[in-house]
Amino acid sequence: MSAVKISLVAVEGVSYHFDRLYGYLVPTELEEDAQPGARVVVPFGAGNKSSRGVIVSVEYGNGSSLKQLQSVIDDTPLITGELIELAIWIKAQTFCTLYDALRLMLPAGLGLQVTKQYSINPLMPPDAFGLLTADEKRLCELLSKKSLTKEQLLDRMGLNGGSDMPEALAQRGLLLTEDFTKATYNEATASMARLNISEDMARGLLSGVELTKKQKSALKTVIEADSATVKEICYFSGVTVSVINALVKKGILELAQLRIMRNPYRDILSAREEPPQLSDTQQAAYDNLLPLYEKHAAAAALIFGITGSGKTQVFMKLIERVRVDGKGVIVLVPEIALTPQAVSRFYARFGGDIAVLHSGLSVGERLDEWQRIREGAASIVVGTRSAVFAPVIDLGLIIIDEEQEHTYKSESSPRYHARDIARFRCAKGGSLMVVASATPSVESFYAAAVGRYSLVRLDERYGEAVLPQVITVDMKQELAAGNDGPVSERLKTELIENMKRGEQSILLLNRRGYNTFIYCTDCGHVLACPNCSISLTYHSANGRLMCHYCGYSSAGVSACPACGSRHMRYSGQGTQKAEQVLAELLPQARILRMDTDTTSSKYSHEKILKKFEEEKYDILIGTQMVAKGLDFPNVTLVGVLSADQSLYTDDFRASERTFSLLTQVIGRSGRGALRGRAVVQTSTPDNEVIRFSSDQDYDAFYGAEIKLRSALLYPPFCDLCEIGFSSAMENDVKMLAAAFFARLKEEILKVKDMPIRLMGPSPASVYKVNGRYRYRIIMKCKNDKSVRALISNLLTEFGKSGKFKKSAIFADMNPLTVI
DNA sequence: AGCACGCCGACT
DNA sequence: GTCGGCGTGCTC
Repeated sequence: MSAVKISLVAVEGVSYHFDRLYGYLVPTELEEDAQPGARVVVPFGAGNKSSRGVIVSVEYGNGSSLKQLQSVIDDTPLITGELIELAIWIKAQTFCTLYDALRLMLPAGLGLQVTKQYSINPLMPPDAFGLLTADEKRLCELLSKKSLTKEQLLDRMGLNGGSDMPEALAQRGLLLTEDFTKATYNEATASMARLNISEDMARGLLSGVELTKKQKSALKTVIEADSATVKEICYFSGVTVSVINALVKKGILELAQLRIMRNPYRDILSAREEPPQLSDTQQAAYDNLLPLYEKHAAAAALIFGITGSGKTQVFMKLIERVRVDGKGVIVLVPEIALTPQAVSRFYARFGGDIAVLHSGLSVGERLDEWQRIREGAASIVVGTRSAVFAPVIDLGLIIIDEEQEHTYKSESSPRYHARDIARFRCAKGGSLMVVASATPSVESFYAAAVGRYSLVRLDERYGEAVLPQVITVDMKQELAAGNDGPVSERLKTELIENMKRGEQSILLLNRRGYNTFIYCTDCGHVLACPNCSISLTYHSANGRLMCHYCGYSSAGVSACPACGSRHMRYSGQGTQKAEQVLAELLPQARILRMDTDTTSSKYSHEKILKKFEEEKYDILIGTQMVAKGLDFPNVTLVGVLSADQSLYTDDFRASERTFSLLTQVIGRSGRGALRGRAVVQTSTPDNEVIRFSSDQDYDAFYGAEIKLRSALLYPPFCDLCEIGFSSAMENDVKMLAAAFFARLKEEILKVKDMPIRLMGPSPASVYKVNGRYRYRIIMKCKNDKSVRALISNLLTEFGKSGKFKKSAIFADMNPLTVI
């Protein structure tokens, strides 16, 4: 018997514990297209459900017991061999399914939907029709003209989605089913809601009895807003989408899809910029990087460049050099919205050779960019985390800017870090990885210190700018002096001073909302989210209490829900409250607030910054987004309202994060010709992290931190693996975590000399989120093959055992934040 | 996550 | 005898 072609396929939708390659026979008519990297549709499982998959490899052999490929979607494979290899590595590293890893290599939104269509079975026995009910006869009549999907059928029959009549008839052999694959258009749009009736009629409904309380509340918001996105309406009226859907069904509202995406950087295409002359320091940095690139072997470098040192110019010169060889480049930035200036500069320098990849593009645009990269029409990719998978031809260089940013680590499966992916691709391709930051992650700086990365320092500010003068204010003394507000006397004085001079100020308060803590002064009851173990935050913009974890909201209360007392105390200050206090303190100041509540629609972020840049405002107050990457020469004062809050958490990275945030925001001050000041408010002025960031002294910070990490055994001196458990049943998750822990311990003891320390199992720092209870185990280990195999085997074991079917387990190697 | 297979009770 | 309950195990 001759050998037949067999494709080995990674199938979508399989759980981790039975994820492997499945072999499928390739029918002769598909033989040409069935190549590794092509997407396919295969029958899977006992029900032969049509499932998507990707061919990982092909072989020839005896495939008599195999099922057949249903169809091949791409006539040229979408995923190259290099990226297939990467996907296999990601599965091993992050404990995801192979298909989930492969999906990273495809542009988002390149979807495909498999739908079932029903048609009349022409071989239906002639007497069968007479036995049907009236409804069933009507259904067959509908199908006599053309085949329909279940949804279309039930809709035309006026039945609800729960009916299984089509399936039942198919089972009895009266109907045939056929699977259809069609491309999906999950075009990224914002759903806008507007009135479908006259405003007068709508107002009438508000006082009538036809609508429920929630529907009235949502309708009122729409009337007032004229038109708003569904998301905004939900925020302001405190309802969920279902209420809006109900109003749509009643014909009161209508929804319109508004395409919000565009590429705002294209406009700059015409304004090409000539490369500026590098400063001596920049040139020296370039001279250090060049030989690393030119040896065309895997290499890694850390550019440690203080804010304002002009790293970007060094990148661009290096990119120019790489292009001479006809090689490709990937530049990663933490968040496109935060770096519009940098992206514009890349466009200005390299024009149409740039492709931009980020979530703000429409599906069509993203596909176009992806196609241009694959064909080699664009050889320089600028993008966020997922751009590290771009199908760049002959990759020569990957740059990761602000490499310490947490956005480079995926928080959902596959839980990869872009830096690890970059390192893998560079190692395989013999290319150079450059990570850069003013406040590098401790891991990267350590890698440079021990020589795994080449260290390139850029520690001179470009131009004349000098470091700001930092004033630390002790908020304990401030309180003792009778000031319990968010703004100290000193900061107030400085703000007034700045306004007099016509200069601008930025204030950082890393907490959204108005009051962050509401409790009863009689019984001590704290208002908490019913779904999460998190206290509710009062938002003045909509007068509601909101949960920042799950989006739950309820109306503000004046009486305690526990004891009925009317002595509720609203305390804890967020950005909304600080904005109001400032307005009272400095009535003549023009204040702008920026946080996720004011930037919920795309690009409003840019609009806010533009407004501020044009100097229509004196003070910009906001959460950490005011600290990142922006360059306003007229800002000469930065205020940190509470430097402590990110410092005292139980995360071992708290110091690192705080140092980075404080250093960045302080660095916003005095970027132009004017000398800057920074006021840092803290109740622990002696804390060394606050001192180091006030001095903008990374080396001192690193020196102290690396000693701690070594003494307490934390990364980079070990790897940390978090194993998380969640379930809606509190008891289940407790048992599961304990059982897993016991098995883990047992397995570790079996192996000689496995250096592992286990911590836990313990409740997650936020115990309940979205109605699910969470536990965790932390392993200090070495991320090697045997440890990964151990974890993988246990995940499989517990997945199979069915005992904890309603609970979920995940493993996260080196998480940036521990749950 | 589905879906079939299989082993036990209630009912025709 | 047979229908259907859901525990168990498999998915090319």
